[in-house]
Amino acid sequence: MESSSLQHTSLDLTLNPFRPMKEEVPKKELAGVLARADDPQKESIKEEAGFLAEEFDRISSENKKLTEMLAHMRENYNALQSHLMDLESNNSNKEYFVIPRKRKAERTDNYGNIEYSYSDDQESCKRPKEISYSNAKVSRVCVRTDASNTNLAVKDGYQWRKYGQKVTRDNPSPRAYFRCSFAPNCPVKKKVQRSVEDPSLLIATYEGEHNHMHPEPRAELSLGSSQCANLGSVSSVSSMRSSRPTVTLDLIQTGLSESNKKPIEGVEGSTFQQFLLQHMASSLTRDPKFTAAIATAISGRMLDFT
DNA sequence: CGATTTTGACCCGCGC
DNA sequence: GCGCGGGTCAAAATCG
Repeated sequence: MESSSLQHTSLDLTLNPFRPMKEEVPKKELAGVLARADDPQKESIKEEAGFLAEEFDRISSENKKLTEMLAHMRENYNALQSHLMDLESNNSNKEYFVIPRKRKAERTDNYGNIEYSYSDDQESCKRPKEISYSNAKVSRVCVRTDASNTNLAVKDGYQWRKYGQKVTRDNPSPRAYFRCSFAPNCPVKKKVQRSVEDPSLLIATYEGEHNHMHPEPRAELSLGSSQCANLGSVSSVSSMRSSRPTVTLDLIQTGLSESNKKPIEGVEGSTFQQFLLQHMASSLTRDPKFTAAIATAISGRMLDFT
């Protein structure tokens, strides 16, 4: 278990959210402002100081709330990590999604989810240009996204190259075909298509295993297995549920607080939902663009304040 | 200019 | 054998 990669739940910003602001610069500045305000000719400065003090209190309480939220998230993370360890130990001897490929055996269930019931017939896989799927792992990940967004990209940290798109008979939305382009000989393929029932749900089907390390190790699903650097980790996530291997991640950009309210669908057990939520949160904090945006927003507020 | 996406054509398995 | 449908190829277009 690569637990270290999961420990980064704090925001790695240049602005330290835990800095005791009341004790440092703001207090000195306020003292200076108030001293100057003793001058009867500077009533406006006094008013301004009062306003600033009020604003400072407000920001401080906001900061306190955020700190409490982070502490709460850490607690949840620890609980989920131990839960995950239990699951890992229980499932360590099981092999998931080792499915010989036979296309016609694929069908959809009532929820638009694909149910794999491949046979052992490997004779059907004779196309010379195709990869051998005899040992290919197949997993499926459902990602919630904006229904109006026509982009079929599912960001999982790997680098994908689209090589085809097709409208299938039982689904009006097109299915996109991707190949892993990070390593030249990587056999992994990915199919992405919107769910028939829920257009806001993207269903990504992965085939095969990566023959290289994860391009962004810090962004992967670190689930502690020996395969955490490849697609097997995704399979493991999916396979934690006994009957239907579905993981749904809520990636609608309504903020983490919103995700907390309605975080994940299709996964049994609130602790597991929280685990995925935690992972998403930690992935976001590792994203340089995300942290830069947060830093910009916070520093903007700080500049307004000074 | 190299990498990626788009998209029509083609290939191949399967059912009839 | 033929047609259908899913999957792939590859040239052209687009992007950064």
